[in-house]
Amino acid sequence: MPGTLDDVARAAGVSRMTVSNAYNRPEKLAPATLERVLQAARELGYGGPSAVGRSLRRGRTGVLGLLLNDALPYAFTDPGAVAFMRGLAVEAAARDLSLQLIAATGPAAARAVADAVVDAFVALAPADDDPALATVLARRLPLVTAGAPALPDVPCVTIDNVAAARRAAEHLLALGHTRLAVVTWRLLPDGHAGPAGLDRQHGSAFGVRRDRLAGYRQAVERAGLAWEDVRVEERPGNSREDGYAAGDAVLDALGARGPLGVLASTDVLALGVLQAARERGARVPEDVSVVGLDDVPEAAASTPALTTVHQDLFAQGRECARRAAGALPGPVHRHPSRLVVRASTAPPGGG
Amino acid sequence: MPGTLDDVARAAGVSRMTVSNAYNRPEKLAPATLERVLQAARELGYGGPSAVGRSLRRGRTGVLGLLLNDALPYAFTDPGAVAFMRGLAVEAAARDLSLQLIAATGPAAARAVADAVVDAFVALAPADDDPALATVLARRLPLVTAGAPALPDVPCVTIDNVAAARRAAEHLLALGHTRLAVVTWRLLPDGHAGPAGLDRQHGSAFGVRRDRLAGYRQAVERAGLAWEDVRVEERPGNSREDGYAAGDAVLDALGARGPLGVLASTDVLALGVLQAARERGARVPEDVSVVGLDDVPEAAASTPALTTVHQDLFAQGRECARRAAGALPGPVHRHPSRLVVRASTAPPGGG
DNA sequence: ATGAAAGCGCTAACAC
DNA sequence: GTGTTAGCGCTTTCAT
Repeated sequence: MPGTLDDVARAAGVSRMTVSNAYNRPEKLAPATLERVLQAARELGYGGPSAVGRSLRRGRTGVLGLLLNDALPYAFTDPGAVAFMRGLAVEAAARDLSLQLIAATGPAAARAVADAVVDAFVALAPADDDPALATVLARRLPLVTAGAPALPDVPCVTIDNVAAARRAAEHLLALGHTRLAVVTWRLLPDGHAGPAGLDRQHGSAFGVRRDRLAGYRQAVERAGLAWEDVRVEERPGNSREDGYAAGDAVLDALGARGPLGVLASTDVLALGVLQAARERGARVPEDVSVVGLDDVPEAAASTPALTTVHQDLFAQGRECARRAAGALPGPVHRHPSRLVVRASTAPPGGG
Repeated sequence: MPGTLDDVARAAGVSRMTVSNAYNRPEKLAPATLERVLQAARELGYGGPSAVGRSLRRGRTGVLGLLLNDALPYAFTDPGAVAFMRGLAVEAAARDLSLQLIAATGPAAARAVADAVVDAFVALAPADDDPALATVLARRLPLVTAGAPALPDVPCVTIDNVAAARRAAEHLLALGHTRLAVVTWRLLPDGHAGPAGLDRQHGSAFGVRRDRLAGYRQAVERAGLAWEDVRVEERPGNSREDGYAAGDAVLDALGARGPLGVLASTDVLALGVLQAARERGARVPEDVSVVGLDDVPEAAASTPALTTVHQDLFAQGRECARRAAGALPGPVHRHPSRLVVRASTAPPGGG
């Protein structure tokens, strides 16, 4: 411990305030005094005013907090999350803020959120009932959510996930697909991997995923098909591996009986499905058509290139940071999304 | 502002300590008291103990700080940095730490570093003379650097960049290349784009890049060639675009006169060079051989797949976090690196 | 140009 | 179980 302002003050024979000023407003000090103070600090090994003391006194921290709905490393695995954080980073940098990543899930989350020394929070795709949000609100800190409106009266930046998913499904239906399967990421936090019934679909607290399922369902039912006939394959994570496993399961169950259309609720899962299809020798898009959602950079570069619904997560990150840092209220802002047809979809059988 | 412990204490007719305990050790309170306190808090809209007050009192923050040597958004652009941060995140999560990203460059950097409320710092590829490091040391906080030993007695996790670069160059030389060019990222912070002379090469404060140039040079001279004949093309950033522009410049100057070997000091730059070559119709590897350094995930997926020198930035991130969080001293730890031959290199002319 | 007073909000240690 | 004491390290305001 390098000591305190008082220690330096004593050693330099000045008041604590003078030492404080030496660091904060050196030009206000007589050059001789300044030098004496700095000299004393050097001799004591004093490292400058404590950051926490300063924050306490000033009432601000210069930090923007990002609440992650997953383990910390996941944020760096998901290209969508990376794009979003890059957007946050741009606006944080413009305001000289640092960016703090906080796991808002797991046993230590409550403490981490309660103890986070930040000026404002952005929550990325929180669950509806995420207790971290209540904590943030109780702390009276600005909060913006991204992905889905979790709480009334909390500003939210997102797309219309229902419409985006509907658009994906409509694309497959318009191509003539009637045999469909859905691949989705964790609906309930119980690690389930396998088909998800209506109970899970409706019971999910994850707004984004629930909305996407709802969108798929709308399109399916409007086309006169039965939602119950659509297998909804759930995996606990959003990784290529999860997508691969889900694709395998779906193709095991349905692939042999003719062309299949797969609705993957994220591009990352879709990329895994593509790989599963490829490795078992199914032709994409002739035997298996796959449509993703998000349009992450990898989607355009995959083989075949992934048909998907585009959203701009970078722009959403920027807006979240701007609104959180400015404590700008305002309602849900839905960014646009649009279908991007590439090579992973075609009429059933390639016809 | 939601008020303080004292406000709640007054309202509940108890002492401040009791309110504190209601939040920190509820089991130690008589249920009736607890309820009365919580009720008072609710009525006052008290949001729980202040995070800053707590940090001040406790003397710890639960945060690991990452010092970035660039603007904040860059960290999310560079796949190497992302892998490194993922490693940090794994170990941070294991210790219930949050991860704070701090721009240690630019006008506001000094304040940001001095005011960062963290328990320890990791600095990613800092410049030798980075003033942020001195600040950290003055604050007596644990510090680990990654990428290059910047300061004596500061633990450092890295690879032997000289050896790694030498290996890349030796590969090209062994294939028979005698016409070589180097593409490197910012050597001096002046935005220069173009050929870099020996002055810039030696004057660079960026250890990683200087070491890599030194490694290339060693191999070249050991092969009996003159380093002066090797064009060193510098770009201010480490992006595909920078690599593209550098590749273009190099090919403009040297490409027409026969097969060329390009030493790109990062994979990201190499990927840009590959694209530049492709777009001007040069055949890779026949007309232009390209070798990168880092082995980011994209390197294996490019067309043609990139020959490069592998290092495990994820593992280095983990070790940095472990050592910073544990305040583990110890000297420079050099992780291994190894040449990975893929399809972007061949003997000159493809022979 | 320098200093004194007055907290910012909290908790460890120890009484009661 | 609950309260008292004694700070954690700093800066704003106002005086001198």
